[in-house]
Amino acid sequence: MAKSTPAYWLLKSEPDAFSIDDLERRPRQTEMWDGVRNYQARNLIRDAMKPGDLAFFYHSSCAQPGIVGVAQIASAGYPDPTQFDAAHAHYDPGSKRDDPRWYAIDVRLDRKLHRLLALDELRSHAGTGLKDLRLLARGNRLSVMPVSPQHWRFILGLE
DNA sequence: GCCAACGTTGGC
DNA sequence: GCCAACGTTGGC
Repeated sequence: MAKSTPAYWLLKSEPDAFSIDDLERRPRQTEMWDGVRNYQARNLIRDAMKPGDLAFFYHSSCAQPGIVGVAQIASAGYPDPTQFDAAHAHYDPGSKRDDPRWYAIDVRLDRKLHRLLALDELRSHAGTGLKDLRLLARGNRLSVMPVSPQHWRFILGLE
């Protein structure tokens, strides 16, 4: 088998709940990415993400939405333990241990960007270098989404 | 706080 | 299987 090339992703997080600085302060700068409760995003975590993949860390629902850092996918997908925890906000009584509905992955900080790549700035390239970037699609609400290698390079070039 | 977009739920 | 109601997301 040929070694597979890394894939690229974008992960949204509300900084009030979990920010890039929170990730930086974690032991080994690594954190479980849990609480995803959307089937499209679940499928990506469970079936497509792999260790060594890279992801933009995006701050959403905040004063300055945009990309703030790069993270590395640090595990394969595994059943999200919070779905089985009745005391947890993300508890899902419909999920069974022998057939888990939701998945998590581990994420490790690669680096913070030197500056915020604001949503506004990304959007200003929507007609050119960032055409068809999922993040910029109308009504986009996915919290985990793929980024093409071309878009990945273009965005890093903005920094 | 508002509201558009969109996923999920549940009655039929 | 349809679709209205409802809940959530996320920018503004």
